[in-house]
Amino acid sequence: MRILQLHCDSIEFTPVKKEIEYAEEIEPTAKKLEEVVVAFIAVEDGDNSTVAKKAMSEISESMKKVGCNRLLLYPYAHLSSKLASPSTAFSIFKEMESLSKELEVTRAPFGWTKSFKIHVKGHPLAETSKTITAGEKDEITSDAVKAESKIESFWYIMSTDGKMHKVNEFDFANHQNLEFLAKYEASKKRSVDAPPPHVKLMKKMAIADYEPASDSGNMRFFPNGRLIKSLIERYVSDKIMDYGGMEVETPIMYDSHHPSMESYFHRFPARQYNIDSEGKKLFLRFAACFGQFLMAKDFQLSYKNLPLKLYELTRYSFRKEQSGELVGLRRLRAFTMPDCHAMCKDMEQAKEEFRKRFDLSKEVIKGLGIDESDYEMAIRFTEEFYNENKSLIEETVKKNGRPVLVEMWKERFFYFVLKWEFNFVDNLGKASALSTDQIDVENGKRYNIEYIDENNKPQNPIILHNSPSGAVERVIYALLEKAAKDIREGRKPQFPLWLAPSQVRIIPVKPEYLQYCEQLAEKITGFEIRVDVDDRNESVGKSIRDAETDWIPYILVIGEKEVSAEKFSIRDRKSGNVKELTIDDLINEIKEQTKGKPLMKLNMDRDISKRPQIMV
RNA sequence: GCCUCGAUAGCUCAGCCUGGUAGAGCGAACGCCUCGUAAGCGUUAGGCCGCGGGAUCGAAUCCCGCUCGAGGCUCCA
Repeated sequence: MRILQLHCDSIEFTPVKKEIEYAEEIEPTAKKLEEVVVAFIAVEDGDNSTVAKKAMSEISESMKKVGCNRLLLYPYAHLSSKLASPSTAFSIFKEMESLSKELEVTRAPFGWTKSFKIHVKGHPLAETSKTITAGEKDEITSDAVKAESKIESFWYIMSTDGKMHKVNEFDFANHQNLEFLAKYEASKKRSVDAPPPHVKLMKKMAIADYEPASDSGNMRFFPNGRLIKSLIERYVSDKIMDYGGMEVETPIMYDSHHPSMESYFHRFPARQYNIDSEGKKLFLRFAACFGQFLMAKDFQLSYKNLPLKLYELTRYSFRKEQSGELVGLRRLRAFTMPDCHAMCKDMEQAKEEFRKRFDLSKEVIKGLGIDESDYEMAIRFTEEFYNENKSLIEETVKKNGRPVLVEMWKERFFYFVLKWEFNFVDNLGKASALSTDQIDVENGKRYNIEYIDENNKPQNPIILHNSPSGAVERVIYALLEKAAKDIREGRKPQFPLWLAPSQVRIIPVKPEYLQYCEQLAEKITGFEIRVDVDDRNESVGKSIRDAETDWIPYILVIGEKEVSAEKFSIRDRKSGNVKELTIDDLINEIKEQTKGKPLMKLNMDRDISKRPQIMV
């Protein structure tokens, strides 16, 4: 049971509306009490009569100290995240009400939304909180949970000239998505009434689906989805390796009782999957940090080796997000995360690296087909870091080219002093982070990562945590949400050409041209272009339609004319035109548009009659 | 955790209010058509109406419970 106890001059509350089935039957009239102790109470799972008695005796004892005899029991759910069932809670409230003979006890109605006006006295004992359990072991609340509730954020918008504006004074006229982001982050307004449109598309395009036999948020990827994922993974990995990242692979599960993990969890409790195995308490990683830090600890490092960049594509990272937060590909419990850490010798080097990685992230996001207008940047830092590094922050915001949402903390609570993200804003105005980088001043020590400096002294590095793309699944979500927007606004949806599961479809007018189509497909395949053939004996109209609904970028219809001529009529999805090109022109055009992007083979049979129908 | 909604053919859904032989489109199989840039035609197969109970002569339909799923909310306590 959680109790927040306030000694008040007065409280006035009004039941507004019944909120749950168990709401008690009362006349919803306002009630005012003066000179009263108000106990806001959340009854938790496992609470019983003993707890009720204990709570009442503790409350009455403390009321004696402040010399007050009037008590209001006020049901208040927000104090706990593991509430008892309403029926249990209600009966415990009634029990508590009846327990005390000396006190004048009033109870606020249970199950109602209530408005209230409260005036709390200012003396030292006026405000206290208690956690009461049936006995045995009291719940261990980590420092982090306590601290997190105290953390206070100050929100601003920084314009590209480095000026900070209060959020409510900023003119969002040309920055609607930034306004969405600011509202989403700074306020608690997150309610929408429809599922995001990418969910339907991810099924319809046979990319991914829920797997009921697994846990929620663990998706299955069909051939199309697997291909798109592979391409994105390859692209991001290549970019990070160009930047200097060394790719490694580390375990997906770790011992919760390893000292570094214990220290980490104590400070940053997370929702992780736990597995008991042979007496060990293992957990599934929610980031690549663990494996990479433990690896870096075992390296012998000199300052000459820094910055040291380790990279891993985690397939998967696991986070046991609350079931209600999981939606399509936006937020998953198992996700694929490119994660690149850089161990830097000091803040100067960290800042230099930070700049490079910002540029890398911008480039990667662009390469993935996400435009500047699709995302908004947020940057977060401690006040101290801001005062000492104004120019770095202002320069970064300037590079972004558009105003940025700022969150500033008075004190450092997290392990980082600076963090930024690009937030994709979807069709419902919901924001989710893609690229991100952080400057971490704490984990070098926690994981005993050391390098030897110029003076032969061991030092802990500053660590940057960068994902240039964000979770790969989330990138697909962003692309699908963009496609949904195109559909809504009357444009043809499409994937970037390099990600299209099939880039070219060849359709014979009659079966007698099928063999020619196959030869042509063979030739195009030789240039590492994904091409397939509609070998079904369907009408041309039907085949075109099916190719269009598959978002195929180029459609070739082959008949008598083509078999004997050089030029082909090619339906180009992007321009919407049918144009006359030779096959070499087409190949050149595709190669030009997919330059610098990874190449992969078709992930389904070339003949579409051989493919299973994926009906989901 | 809590709330809401949902579960009928492989898929999307109708039927439920007002109880009386299980419906459509797509997809699949088979056949006809041999076709020039977004759906050619026909035939056939395919159902424990999520599970369990109740009331009823009779339940996909009404009542109760459960399971699973989706979405939303951490608002409610």
